[in-house]
This record gives sequence, C-alpha cells and structure tokens, in this order.
Amino acid sequence: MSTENNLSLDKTDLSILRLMQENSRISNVQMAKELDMAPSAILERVKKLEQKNVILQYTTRINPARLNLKLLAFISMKASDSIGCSTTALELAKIPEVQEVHHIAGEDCYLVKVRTTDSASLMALMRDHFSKIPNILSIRSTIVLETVKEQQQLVIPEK
Amino acid sequence: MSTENNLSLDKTDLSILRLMQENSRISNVQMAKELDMAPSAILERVKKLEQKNVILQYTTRINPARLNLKLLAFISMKASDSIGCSTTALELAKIPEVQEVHHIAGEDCYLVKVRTTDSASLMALMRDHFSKIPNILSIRSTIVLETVKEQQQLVIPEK
DNA sequence: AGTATAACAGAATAATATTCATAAAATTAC
DNA sequence: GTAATTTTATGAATATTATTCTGTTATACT
Repeated sequence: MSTENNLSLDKTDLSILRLMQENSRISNVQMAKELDMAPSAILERVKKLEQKNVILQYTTRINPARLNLKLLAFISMKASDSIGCSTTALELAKIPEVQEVHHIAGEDCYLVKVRTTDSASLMALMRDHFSKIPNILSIRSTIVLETVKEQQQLVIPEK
Repeated sequence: MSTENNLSLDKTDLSILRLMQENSRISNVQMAKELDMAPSAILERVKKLEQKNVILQYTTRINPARLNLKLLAFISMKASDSIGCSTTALELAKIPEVQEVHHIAGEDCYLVKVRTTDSASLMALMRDHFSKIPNILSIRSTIVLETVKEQQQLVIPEK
C-alpha cells in the first residue's frame, strides 16, 4: 500500500502549470486541445495540483497605478529576534501593505517590500505599525523610482 | 462627444477587483450573488476592466519549491546608463529568471529579484547573462534564507 | 502473471459564460 | 429644467464549459 501523495510532476503537469501560470482563466477544453487530452483528464490533474499544494492560488494582477498605489519601497531592517524564531517577521507579514518579508543573509535581518499610495502613507505605516513592533533595531528604506519588470512567473522546466 | 475612456473605478469595480484578486477563477454567478447584480452585468464590467488595462493578467501562484526553485536572491547593481534611458534594465528584464527590476533611488541603480534552482544556477545566470550586459559597474547579491510572506495582492480601497 | 492503483476517454448532465434586446439610470447638451 | 445621449443594468435565450460517472487502459508493485 502507498498512502503517500505522489509529489513528482510529470511533463503534462508542467504543461498545465505553464498554461495556467500564463492565464489562470484558461478553460479545460482549451488546455485539453493544446495537450491533446480529454477535458476531464485535465480537470482531474488540476484538482490534484491544487490538493498537492503545487497550485497555491489563482490571482489577478492589477495595475497598481489605477488604484493610486504609486509608491513601492524596499525596507531593510535589523531585528533582535532570537535565532530561528522570528516574531518580528510574522508581525510584519500581518500588515496588508507589506507584500513580501524575507529573512536575508548578511547584516540586515529582513528585507520587506511595501506598496502604498505615496510617501506620506508610507510614513504613516511606519509610524502606526512598524514602530509598534518590538525588536526592530534599525530601518533603512529604499524608494523605487521606476519599475521596469515585476512578475512572479516561475521558469517551469520542460521535464 | 467623448471618446475618452473613463478611467475612474467605482465601488462595484473595486469589489470585483477585490474578489478576483483573491480568486481569479471565481464565476460571474458567484460575484453577481455577492454584489447583488446580474451575471451579465459583472461580465461587462470585467471586460471593461481588462480593456482599460486595470486588470493586467490572470495568473496562477505556484509553489516554487515544488519546481525545485529553491533560491531567491536580490541583486543590487550599479550601472553607467545615461540618465533616463536605461538599456541595462531592459536587458535584465528579458531574462526569465529575473522576476523584478526596479530603478531605485540612492547609490545602487537597480534592484533585481531573481529566482533559480540553487546557488550554482544563480552563478551560471550571472556568468552567462549578467556579465554580457554592458554598463554594469558592480554587483552585490543578497541571498534569501527564508521567505515569510510573498504576494502581490494590492490593498484595494473601499471607495 | 496477477492484483492494485492511477490516469484517461467519452458520454451525460449541471453549471456557467456569453449574447442580445430592452429598460432604467446617469450624464450631457442646450 | 428637459431632451438627447450614453452608460449600465436586467433577464431570457443560447453557446460553452465544468463536472460527474462509467468503463477502459496503462502503470506499478509483488
């Protein structure tokens, strides 16, 4: 017997992921045509990819400028967290304007990506939220002047 | 007469965006129920949001680890581009493993986010691609040890 | 080889997307 | 303010698609 979930992805899975990463609203019929399979087979695989946590979310990329989210910043911060357990990062992750929190190698402990309306709202965010988080020793923020590329698309191997 | 496309988003548009950002595969029927409207009206608005370039893409978030993409790095680089026109950034943007390219304020000119299989493949990428791009003066790469949060979701205002 | 398991195809059905004609609402012009 | 124009909405009809299910084939395991 084997209760273990099969974690390996075959060529077909990768093709499905490639198509859905490019357009999550593609129909099973369309994918079936491209992969020369039956729609029902595609559906079955997609559901498994969801269950296996390979597919995390179907999301919509929205133009930030159209929502008046004109400011993007990267913030490096040192924290006095005990090694391993990082409550600071978890606190930061709770803030909706915080898009990313990475624990990085080197002197600065965390790299945080934040998107807000403008610099005033960034300041407000720092005052109202960041300053309330204990253990933060220092902050250095870097403002993005222009974004040339921004996507999460992964490079999916052929096989 | 007014041929100009209306750029403003009303409360309903924002609600649709909120729902679709959370789940791009939500049906028009479901949205119609939640917003107390007819499915056909939802569809019409969605199409307009696509045309108006508010909606950029429907995409699928995939677990990077399941594709063996274990390495995430941020790379700061100085370039000798002439002010304004940045061919370096455009070259960087062409590389699939490069997820983000930002022109940042301060000493370092660009901040680049890269995802690869491992440190060896990052080195290969730098050797095969970065080094071929002219104008790059210096590079400083920062390896991510752990990602606590990573999403592109925008904070969509109520109104 | 034989059994168990997983993956697929194809048909039937359920649900959804899409179109369209019409009505209501909002906007604009005068 | 009112008429004309445009925008947005509804609801029904139709086209597509999703989903389920059954039987079959392929695969893995012993």
